[in-house]
Amino acid sequence: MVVKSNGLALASRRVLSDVVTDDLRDAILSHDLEPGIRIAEDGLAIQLGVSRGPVREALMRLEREGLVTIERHKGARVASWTETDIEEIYSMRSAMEILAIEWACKNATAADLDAMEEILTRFSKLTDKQRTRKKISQFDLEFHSALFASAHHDRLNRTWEVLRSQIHALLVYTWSSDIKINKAYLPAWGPDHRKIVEVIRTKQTKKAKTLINSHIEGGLARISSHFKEGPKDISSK
Amino acid sequence: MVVKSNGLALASRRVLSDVVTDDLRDAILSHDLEPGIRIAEDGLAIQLGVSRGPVREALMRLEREGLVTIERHKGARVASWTETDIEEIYSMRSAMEILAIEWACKNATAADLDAMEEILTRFSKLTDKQRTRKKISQFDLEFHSALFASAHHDRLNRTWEVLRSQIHALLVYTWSSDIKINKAYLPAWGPDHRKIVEVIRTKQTKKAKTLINSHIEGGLARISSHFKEGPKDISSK
DNA sequence: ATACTGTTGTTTGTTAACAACAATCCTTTG
DNA sequence: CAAAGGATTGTTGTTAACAAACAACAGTAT
Repeated sequence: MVVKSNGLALASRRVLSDVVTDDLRDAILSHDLEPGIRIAEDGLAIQLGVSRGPVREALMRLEREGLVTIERHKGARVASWTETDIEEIYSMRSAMEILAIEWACKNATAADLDAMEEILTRFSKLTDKQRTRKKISQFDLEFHSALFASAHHDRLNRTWEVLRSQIHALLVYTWSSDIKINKAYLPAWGPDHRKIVEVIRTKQTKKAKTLINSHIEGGLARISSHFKEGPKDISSK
Repeated sequence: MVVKSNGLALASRRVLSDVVTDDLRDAILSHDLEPGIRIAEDGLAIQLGVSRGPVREALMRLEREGLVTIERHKGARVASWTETDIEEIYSMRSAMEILAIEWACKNATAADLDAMEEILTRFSKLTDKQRTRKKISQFDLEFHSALFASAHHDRLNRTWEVLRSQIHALLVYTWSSDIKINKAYLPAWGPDHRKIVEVIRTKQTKKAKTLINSHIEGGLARISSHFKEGPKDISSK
């Protein structure tokens, strides 16, 4: 099959395996493909109208992101989540964010700080109705991505990309369970993050580290409480 | 080309892309392929007597390990190292090892502790002549791998695998420069690591964290001093 | 009924050929 | 002579067909 520009021209040289990767990631994160479900290379290839090559590559990349698991000669499955995964992911996240804010205090440029502020500004303009769980999570991930970017630490950012996908997947999972969100958390979102920008700007490294640590701990507590009331493992087999 | 069992039967189901990955990794870590050098898929494929598929897969895996860099439509190069890379790698390592020892204090089994001890015992039996820089580094990586394993934290271990490869590559690079090793470090290797096992056994988490931190800092200082006297970047283009 | 074995079907692993892209060199033109 | 442009060459991206591994099942012997 020839690459067809479906409607809009592809701006950058996006290669087929990129498209498949993004499509598949979206499908997983939007919960179109449920955790535990089997993904056959050929099936997906036919469905997307491409050959198995790019699909194979996409699956490998998503395995690295932790969104799918691959077993030799047995194929790929959408990753499923247990409480252990939450502990692992959040302990990694905590360590990574501390490192990130440390480097951000040293390396953040004015543009980096502006980028973070801009996200907060956009959030502040949302009406209460617009502040859905999903929306908040999106802003949250976006903000923290900006934080990691401001650290200017390539390897750290690559690790964050992986974590980000997994955290996203976890959040999607908690959305699907209809436990009501902790209302006390909503109004604090803006101020909490604004404080973080502030300590980075003033380069209070020590304070920054403790601040981000408790920030992440709070996130863990929230997601963890949601999770414990749901099933332990969403994969059937 | 058909898979030929070269001499001995392959114990586990090793697939062709695994073989290529390992071969290529060895070639890079043994400095057969120098940093910055170009790797063409076809060339390597012909050289190894396989098709481009497995080679492509191997390159992708090694990119994730940080041993090669891939640019779209431009192919792969063996990664080259600068002082920035050292800072990045060691700051990551520090954060990861602290997390590892924290989890090890909680999760290490008797078998885990034995495994670490066993490595130290093997090292103690080496004669002074055998304690080359290369040998010491191998033992060091092995010990720290055992430490990470004892944390029983899958994601942490996957991150360590990546770091391990990169540290290995860095060490190889410092070996190739003929700066003489810090003699004071040699006799301390055994006792230093034994202390680490001890704090894990006695679950002194707090003490363990500070201990491992200074341990890694020491490693950074050593490698860093070696590096600064050599060229900043080993890649020519 | 149960354990074993051969068979069949499905899926992944591998290959070789084709298409698209990037870099280089050479030609053409100002 | 320099710069723009176009063919050329080498490399990566993609495809489709083939080979090998696994899983499920049926049939047979005990």
